[in-house]
Parts: sequence; structure tokens; C-alpha cells
Amino acid sequence: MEEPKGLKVIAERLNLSESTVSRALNDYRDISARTKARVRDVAEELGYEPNTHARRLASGKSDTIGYVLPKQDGQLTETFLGELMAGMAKTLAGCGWDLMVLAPQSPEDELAIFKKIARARHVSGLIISRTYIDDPRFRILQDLKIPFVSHGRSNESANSAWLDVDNELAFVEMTSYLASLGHRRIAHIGGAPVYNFARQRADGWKRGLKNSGLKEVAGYAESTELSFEGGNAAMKRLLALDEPPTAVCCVSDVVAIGAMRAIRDAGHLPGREISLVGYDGLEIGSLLDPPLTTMSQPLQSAGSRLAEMLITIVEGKSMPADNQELFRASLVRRGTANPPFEGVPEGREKHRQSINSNVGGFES
Amino acid sequence: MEEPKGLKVIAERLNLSESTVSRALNDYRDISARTKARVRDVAEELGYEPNTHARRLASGKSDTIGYVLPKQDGQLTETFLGELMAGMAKTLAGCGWDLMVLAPQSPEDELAIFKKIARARHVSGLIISRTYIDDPRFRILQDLKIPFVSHGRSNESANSAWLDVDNELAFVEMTSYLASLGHRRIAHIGGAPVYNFARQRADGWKRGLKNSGLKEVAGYAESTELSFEGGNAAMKRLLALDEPPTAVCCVSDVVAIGAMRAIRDAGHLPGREISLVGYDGLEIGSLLDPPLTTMSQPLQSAGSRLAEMLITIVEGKSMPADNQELFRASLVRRGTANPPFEGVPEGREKHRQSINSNVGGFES
DNA sequence: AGTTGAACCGAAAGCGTTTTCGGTTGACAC
DNA sequence: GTGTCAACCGAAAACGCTTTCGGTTCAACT
Repeated sequence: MEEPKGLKVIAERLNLSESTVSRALNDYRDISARTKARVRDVAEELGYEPNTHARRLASGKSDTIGYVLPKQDGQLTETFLGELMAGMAKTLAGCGWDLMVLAPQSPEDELAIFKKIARARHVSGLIISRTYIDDPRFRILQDLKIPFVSHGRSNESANSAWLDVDNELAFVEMTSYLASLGHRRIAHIGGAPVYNFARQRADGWKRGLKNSGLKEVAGYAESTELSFEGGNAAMKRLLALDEPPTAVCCVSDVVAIGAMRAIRDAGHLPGREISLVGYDGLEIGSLLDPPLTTMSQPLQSAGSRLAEMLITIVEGKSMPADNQELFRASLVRRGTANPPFEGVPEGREKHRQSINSNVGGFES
Repeated sequence: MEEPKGLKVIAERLNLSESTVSRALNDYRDISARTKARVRDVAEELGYEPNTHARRLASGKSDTIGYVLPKQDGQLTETFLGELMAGMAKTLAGCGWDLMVLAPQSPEDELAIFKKIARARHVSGLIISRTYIDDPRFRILQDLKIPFVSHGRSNESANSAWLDVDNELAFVEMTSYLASLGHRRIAHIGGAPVYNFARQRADGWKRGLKNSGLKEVAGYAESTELSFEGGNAAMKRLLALDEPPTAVCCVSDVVAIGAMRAIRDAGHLPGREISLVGYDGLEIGSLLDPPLTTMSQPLQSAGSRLAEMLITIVEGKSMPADNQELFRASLVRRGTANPPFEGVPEGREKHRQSINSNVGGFES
């Protein structure tokens, strides 16, 4: 009982040709309003749904964009994935486009996927994440003439479309904030220097220091992998310095949480002896003890915007280089960023008075 | 300079017909091995990539499955999404299939999406997550004759394909483990009772109690939303009981972390006065103080298997009801599950002796 | 020599759209 | 009345592949 669908039945019902029906549904202007209405009614009534494949074959468009899953170190716990993809899928669906997921297993695999897309063109554009400072993908995609937008910049992104958070500004603000609380010895735990965002954040920290008239102390620029252990290890190194920092800017919440652990293990209290600010705005940070001060960035809207940008590019309505947008992160004040500690850690109570009197004036 | 691709050029180069080339590439057995080899060589050399849309139109297959993003309460921080989708995409890609993301904005929207798929058939199967105890989607998808596999069971899933973790067993083990450590008063903080996994876990807890000869104390079965705040609030209620539990099984790590906070706020130490086990195996739990004991479930492999199952069903190689698999979670021993505290919380020293002597015999 | 049947391959009919190109109206001006 | 120009619509050719159906060839049996 498979009733034949298709333009054909609609056409027959109305004594029209298939081509007329097609154009009526696609709102061509050489079809009278009356006819359009009749066609639409019948289509509605029949529950007509165009055959995607036929449409795409005939039109030569694929109305599909691909999102390349960032595969880092085998770990895929990125908390932003869900939000980002939801944002993309939502606006794409609004335009009748599809979102396809690509999960390259290795850089070579990724290249193979790109090449295949370049030839088959069954995906008309790509969105990539987790960009590197020197990210070969920009060149590759440009050479292959695959339209794309990156979530994050790169040295190679000058002429391509991207959407990024102003990581540098965020870390300038973060550092300035700590400085405004009275901190003078502010360190940074950064991410692997291949990631562009890691560099941006480190740069922001440096600029923040400068803006506040502080200078970078030797050994204060830590770099580690984006994990708890990474943050933990880096913080330990900072604590082992002759003059440990009183505040630390962390490249991510996860790293910050690792750092908190190290601070605790050293017998200090995060946010008291050593202030700490993370980045990402993870919900979980709010439940820690003390709750992690952090900076949060928009995700759903970023995904949505990425999709919008890519569509206009694919449709030739704008040039890649004209699609470069900077979002802004915002400070979430919680418990780990406070004025420098007036007391003395680890039962060195005897020191307390002197330190206190030396510093002075920062009691809240 | 657009060189014409397609079967045509290969056919011309070899003085074969397009149909022969097509069948050669698709490994039909009425093509000689020699011809197949020649065709493949030329195809390789020319970098031939078949046109997906044409192929799908002609064959009537879509080779695409859709993953329905679980949208809960506007929050999409599901940590498992990345892993799960990577697993799916990976095995799908291995078969030349595509993974499409669907992000329904509401239940009505979800229904509309299903209906559209049922008609257009541009997606040949679906994978759904976060199933409810009474999940209308099972009926709907069956009625619409859309092949699907669910990640998680439901009351309605008897005749459909699913892959689930044995949540009940996991919580039986969890509870038994706590009992084996000597706990007698074991509570449970569960999730919203609409989710099937929440019920399963609660059931597991109850069965675990029974197996260990313990009984469910009034007020020990808490239920809350799957968030830090939820866990926090639930634990507060437990602490306010006349006889608070000495151990708590939590429906998720996030909830457990919220509970830890409540325990701390009450002046106790998680894992000492009150033991705690979470579920999910989140990495972050390992960095808490003390590190959260939990149960972890496989995700990449689950995604992979889900995809495999769906493919065999779509291709008619197996019936949905024959595709029901139970994965197993495994205990990750960290720091929050220990024998009952021998000390006395909050100066209720007087209770201690009696309790201890009543229970007895479980010191490790 | 005739028959049979693998083994191979080509012709051609789709698959369900889009889109170009003309053709037919009728109105309106000249 | 002839010409012109919109406004509408149909015919038909793509789009690039799959798949059915036959046809040819050639070796191997009768």
C-alpha cells in the first residue's frame, strides 16, 4: 500500500505539470499566487515531503555542513560539545540544512576526510574547533576550496572565517581583576602552546600584568596539559618557587581544579593563601569548596552563529574574510579570588603579625 | 577547468559501459576480476568519488542515521555526548554511513522531526538517549516505522532494540560494596523518576539492601534533579533525619559532588562520617578531596555498538527485538567509600557505642 | 554438430527533483 | 489589426548513479 509520493501526484491532482508544482513550492515568481496556494494546499493535505536526495542531486547543493569533532589525546570530555552542536543544529534546521558529525581518528584520517569532501561535495561546508597556533587545516581547506568556519583563530586564519572568544581580553580582565584585589605576584598556568587559545590566554595574562604595572616573575608562566593532573603538577611547581605567586590565572576550569588540589595538598586554602581564577564557567566549579571563580563564554549562541556564518559563505553571500567575530567572556565571581592573604599558612602563626602589618589594608 | 568526474569518464577510458563500471566498483559478481581491477585502478588514479546524492537517490537508501540530542532542562552539559557520538561516527564511517545530529527544541518539535523523517526517509534510522520510564517515543517511532535503537531501556522497549548499562546491577554492586564495608544505614539519592535509568538505579539500591540483609529506612530514598544543587539539597534532607545514613549511593557523580558539599557544610568529611559513591566515572571526581568513588560505564564502545545494531536493523539483517544488549559498569575505588566512621560526629558520642555494638563484626 | 550454461558485459529504464527554454495566452498600446 | 510585453505554465533535459534484463561469447557436455 505504498502510495506513490512525489511531485507527480500533486501535479496530477491539479492538472499541472511537475515542473510547475516544483516551482510553485519553491516560490518561483513566474507562478501565479493562486496556483501557488492551490499547490501548497494539496501538498499539505498529502503530507508531501520532497525527496532530499533527488533535490540535492538536481540542484547540486547539499545543504549539509559538517562539524569536525575535536579529538584530543583520545579524550573527548569536552563539556562544550553538546551546547555548541545544539546551537548549530538548531539554526541549521531552521534553514532546512543538516548537521553531520565527522570524527577523524587521526590527522591523516582527517586529511582523507577533507579530500573526500572536496571531491564528493556531499558536505558543503565545515566547522572546526580547537584550532592550533599553526593549524595546517586552514591551508588544506582553502586549497581544497572547502568553505569553512573555525571556532577559534590561528596564525593562518587571517583570510578565513572564524568566530572566537576574545581570550586575550578575558585574561587581561582576569589578571587586572586579581591585581585590583591587591595581588602583585600573579602567575599563569597555561595550556599546551600548540593551541591558539592557550597562547591568546597567556598573552592576555602578560598584557594584564603590564596594564597593572606588574611584571612577569621568572617561573610564573607555567604550561601544562588540559587536565586535572596537568593543573595539579603545574601548581606544585609554582608552589615550589622561592616566591610562590599569591594568585594564579588558569587556562581552564579543569586545570584550575587540579591546581586547587595542589594548593590544598600543600596545606593552603585556595582563595585564601592563593587566589585562583579558572576559565570555561563550568557548572561544577560552583559546587567546589570554595566555589571556583571563573570566566564563562557563550556556547549555544556561538554554535548558532557559526552555522549562520557558514551558510552565508557557502551560498556566496559573503566572503570568508568578512566573517570574523569576537565574542566576549564574562567574569563569574565566586569564591577563589580574594585579596591577598593576611594570615600565615601552615601554622606559621608567629609570622602572621608581621606579614599582616607589612601588607595591611586589605581586610574585607 | 572543472574536469567532469563521474562514472562516465572511467567508462570511456576503459571502453566499458557506465553500468559495468558501477557494478565493478560495487563488487558485483558478474564482473570479472580482471575488469574489476582495471576499473578500480582507473578510479583510484582519477580520484573518483561517487556522488552521494545520486547514489542514494538511485539506490533508495540513505546510509545515514540520526542521533537525537537529549535536551534536558535547557542544559546540555552531558559529559557523555562527545564520547558517544565519536563512537557512533567512527563505526558508521567505517561502513560509509553518515551521522546526522538532530536537536529538537521541544517534544512537539521532536515529533515533527520524526514525522518528517518517516515521510522523507532521508535518515534511515535513529538513536535516542535519556529514555523515560514511560517514553512515548518508542510507540511513535514504531508506528512511524522508523528503525531505531535506544541508549537506555523503558517500559515500552520490550520489542525494540536497545543498548543499556545494567544500572540495576551497578547499584546492587554499589550497595553491596558499601554493606561489605560495614555500612548498615545506606541511603540513595536518585534522579527524577521519569528517567528510566533513575528507576533502575533506585531498584538496584533496594535490591542491594535486600541482598545484604538490610532494610530500607524511611526517608532514605531521596530523589532530586541531576545537578549539584539537587544533590546538595537531597543530602541536606538526609542529614536532617533522626538517624542519618552512614553511606549514600548517588545516581550520578554530579549529584554526589553536590552531596559532598552538603556533608562538608554540615561539618563532616565525605568518606569518613558519611561514605559516598557516585556514578558516571567522571574524571573530575578523581581530583576532588577526597576523590570520589564511582562507577564508570563504557561510552565509546556503546556508541559504536549502537551504530552497529542500527545498521543491521536498517538493512533488515536482524530484528529489533534481537538487538538488546546490556553493558556493565565497573566500580572505581577512590576515596569516598570507607568503613563506617569509628569516631563520633557532632559530639553525639552517646549514640556511638550502641550503634556500633548493634552492628558489629564489620570492621575491616 | 547441437545444446547448455556459466561468465561477462551493454542498453536502458529509472530514482525524484530542478531548471532552462519556449510557448501560449491576454491585455494594452500603437 | 498588428505588435509588444507581461504573466504563466509545460516539455524536456539534466543530475550521476543503480539495477534489471537481455545478449553475446566460449567452454564443456551430449
